[in-house]
Amino acid sequence: MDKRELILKAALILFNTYGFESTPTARITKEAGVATGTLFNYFKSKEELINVLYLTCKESLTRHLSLGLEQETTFRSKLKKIYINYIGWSLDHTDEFLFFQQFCNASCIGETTRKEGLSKFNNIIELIAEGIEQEIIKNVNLDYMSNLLMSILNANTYYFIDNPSLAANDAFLETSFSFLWDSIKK
Amino acid sequence: MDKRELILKAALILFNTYGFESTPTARITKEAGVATGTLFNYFKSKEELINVLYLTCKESLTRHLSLGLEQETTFRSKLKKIYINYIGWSLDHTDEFLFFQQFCNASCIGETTRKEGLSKFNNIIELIAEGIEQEIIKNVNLDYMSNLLMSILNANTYYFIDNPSLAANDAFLETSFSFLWDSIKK
DNA sequence: ATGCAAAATGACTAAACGGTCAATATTATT
DNA sequence: AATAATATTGACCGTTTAGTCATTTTGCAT
Repeated sequence: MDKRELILKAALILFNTYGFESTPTARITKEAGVATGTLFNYFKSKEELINVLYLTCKESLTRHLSLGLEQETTFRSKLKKIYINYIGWSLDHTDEFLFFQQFCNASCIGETTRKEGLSKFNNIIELIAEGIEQEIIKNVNLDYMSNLLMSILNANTYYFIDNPSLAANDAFLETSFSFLWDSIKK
Repeated sequence: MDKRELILKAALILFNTYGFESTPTARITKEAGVATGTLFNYFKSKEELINVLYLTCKESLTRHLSLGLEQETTFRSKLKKIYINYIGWSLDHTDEFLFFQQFCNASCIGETTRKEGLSKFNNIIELIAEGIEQEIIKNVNLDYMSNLLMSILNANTYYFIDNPSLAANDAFLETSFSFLWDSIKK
């Protein structure tokens, strides 16, 4: 297997478990089964490594979020599709989801990386803006609405990760979505 | 001023800004204006320092949450009182609130400390349980409901911290509370 | 087989860290 | 004023860290 991939995979799990500063590069390379120097052949520094990891995760997530979105017709069904996609991706990529939660606001992630990551959510922000304009959801500041949505979404996702069997339960999926929808609908 | 207090105060801000691992004890003592050894006279280790900080913050918060709660009669008004108290405390103790958000799940906080901290929320959890029993709010798992509530509460609090002038606006306070209430009410 | 470029290695280094402790300063007691 | 008790200090130490680089191994073209 590609040694770069092995390093990224080991780093993902170790960063999740011990945090960025408490994970020595020597530990990462040991876990990946490569020499200490190899990490620095592929990444300029430990910081570059975690930034690459961050963007890789975010790309994987955003790619999945829009899947099948064009088939939905109403605002609610579009939002629910994104909701289902988000939870589905998180269950399939638990380590990536948890990494993301832990490091999305960490100072080891550079400002450039963070901005690049945020831009990938633009189409979803636009959808929310439409919902406000069409008076389907409450009329508040777009930033406020986005952050609130993400908070509820993440809270629900954590619950599905702790109880993965529930994800196959359409009734509970709808119930959990109702917490989000009832909160924002007009 | 008490040197112990100076150390706690400096640590709070530095941990917020740079994180636990990226804040050398030497930096804390320098900022506090005391010698490096002084920190270890008051705290056995850097870890004990952050655990004390955690419990201090949590105590201050929970003391304020129940203020005036006995005067409220309905479930909704009780919850709103807690809501207002939480946001009020967070605005008055922004550093403590942010510290809390960053470190409530961090591994540097010991299991004992975390459990001690959680127990302080017991009366609020009980209130939520009553709301479920009395069929005022949706009937779901108590843990799920608690986590969801905290998520919405924190999302709203962040917004008030970014826009402190809104906290004096009763209409917006009610609007923001409606995001929480509409989400959970039956 | 041979030569060669690219990839991988791990012993090594300079810097930074948490924590110690003997010495010093401050405060309280008589 | 003398003494004892307590609080404070910062030079110092052993350990750990990210990152380097001369050397070795690998894979491929001829």
